[in-house]
Amino acid sequence: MLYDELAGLLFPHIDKTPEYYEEKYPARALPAGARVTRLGPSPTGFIHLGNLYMALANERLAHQSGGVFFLRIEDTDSRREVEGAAESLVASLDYYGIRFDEGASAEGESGAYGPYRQSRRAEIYQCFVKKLVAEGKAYPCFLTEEEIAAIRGEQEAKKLMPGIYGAWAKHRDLPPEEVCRRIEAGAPWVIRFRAGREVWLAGPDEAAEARFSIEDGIRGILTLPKNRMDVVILKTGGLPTYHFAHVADDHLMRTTHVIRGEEWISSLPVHVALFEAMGWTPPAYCHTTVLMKTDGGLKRKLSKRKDPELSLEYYRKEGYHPLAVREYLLTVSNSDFEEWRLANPGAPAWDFTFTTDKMGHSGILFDMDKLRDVSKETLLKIPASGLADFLTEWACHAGLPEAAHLQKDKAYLEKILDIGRNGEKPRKDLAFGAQILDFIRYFYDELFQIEDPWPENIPPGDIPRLLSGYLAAYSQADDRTAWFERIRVLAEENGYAAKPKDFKKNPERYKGHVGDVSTVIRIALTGRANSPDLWEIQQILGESRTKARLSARL
RNA sequence: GGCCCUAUGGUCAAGCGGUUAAGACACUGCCCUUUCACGGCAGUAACCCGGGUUCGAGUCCCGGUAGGGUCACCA
Repeated sequence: MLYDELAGLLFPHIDKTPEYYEEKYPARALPAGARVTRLGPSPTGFIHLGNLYMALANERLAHQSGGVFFLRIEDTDSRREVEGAAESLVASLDYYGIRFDEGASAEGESGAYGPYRQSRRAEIYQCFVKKLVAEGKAYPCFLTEEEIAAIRGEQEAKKLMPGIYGAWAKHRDLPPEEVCRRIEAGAPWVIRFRAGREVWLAGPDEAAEARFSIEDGIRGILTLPKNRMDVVILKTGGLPTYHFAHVADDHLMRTTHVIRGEEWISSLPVHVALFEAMGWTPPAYCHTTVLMKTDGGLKRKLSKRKDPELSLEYYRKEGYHPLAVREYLLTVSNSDFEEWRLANPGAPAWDFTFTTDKMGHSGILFDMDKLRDVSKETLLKIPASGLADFLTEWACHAGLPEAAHLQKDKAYLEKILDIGRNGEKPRKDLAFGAQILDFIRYFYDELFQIEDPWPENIPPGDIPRLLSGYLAAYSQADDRTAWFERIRVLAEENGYAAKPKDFKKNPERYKGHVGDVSTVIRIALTGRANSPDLWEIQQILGESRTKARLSARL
């Protein structure tokens, strides 16, 4: 039986030719140097920082070169599919400012290179697999799960490389009539790639020769063994495995750069062999490092199952600003970003030119401290109005009871968030939603409460005395200097040093110093021993609220 | 186990044959200061190990070791 007869028997319904698709999806008309990248998630519904990291790299490369960034849903395994996963992915990435130019979306899809869901591309894959079969480069295999398990068992016993290859590929050269008989009897089959004979015939000694090199955009030259495996390219249901889908799709969608996790390096030989068999040129590959975390002192790949706290949703829940997360990811993914940022403090992050060769090669440990720091810097550049909107939106999204208070008066919130942020040395204490909310809660009567104890060195009887003295002298119209002068006077009248230095010189002459007096007022006003500038706080609280809080402690 | 990737302070990292081995975060101390934060100054802390090549190796080569990845009709 001829190979093309077999192809016809296997795929009787395929009427299109490879040429048809080549014409349907022509080379893209793009400026020179433009890169076409893509994100190819499987819709499992779980999105973590690593996905964002990858998405960001792809997006930057495409958009900064005037290219195209598209979304392709890799849903060839229906068992793993989660309802609505694609939509939530698009929404999550959008939240972080990552937009696709074409491909799958919540509304369906857009673009001339679709469909962008692999489950809807079955005919396309089959057309090209049919061609491979007709050329003798692929063949139907009827091995059952049990038979494959038995083969593996035998290989393990003999300490041989496991897998279907060479003589272990029992159906690779099945007699034609047998193939025919099984197909007509309705036996389930898959299509396997026929790895080059010269490769699998090579014994262990020649194996060293069977290597090839390929340049990786991140890691430089990679030297890998040539593919020897008869990998499955088309599964029983007629859908392709990742390997074949990747090759067919990235060729037909005219992808120029494939940026993906390093876990794909080991299947690169298969992909290269497949491209070769199809007569296509492979894209430029860039294999990124995986994001790790420490676990019991060991580095470990971020895992979907074990690390729900590292899902993107976690950062949103904690209230990290999307720009902060983006900034953080940029600092860990491109080694010269931080330097650039120092030189261009005010520039938007997307002015930075991202390059694959500056991406790290080794596992990156997620660093919460660094995120927090980057976040503080980032938030400082956001005007109070934007910060107020962000905080309110976040509180609403998180379903926090405090949201109502924040919403009530935006101007008030803005003033609160702007405390100490202007001037030469602005405060940098705002890091993320949950922390900010805690930081400012005392501004709201409903949330205000005394949290810290009164200073130990102050006689309890002095507290009402100091507060009533302060209340009596209080004037909302005072400027900062006049205001503090009153506190100095109040301190002296009550036996406290007006200046800390005086107290340090002669501690026996005073009960304490002006700082202790301030602390008493601060606690009465904010409930805490630590806070930003009290005068500013009072200006924001307003006279009546300020006085009410003081009176409440008398 | 085979194959592959990786290896500089606690973390992220510069480095490309000759450097007092950058910088950022974290940490410590001091200064500023009514508290906190900010800021300033100072400081602790690193080239995985062993062989080569070389006048000279963090840098090149080989061999270990360690960590990671991968060996599916999952992606």
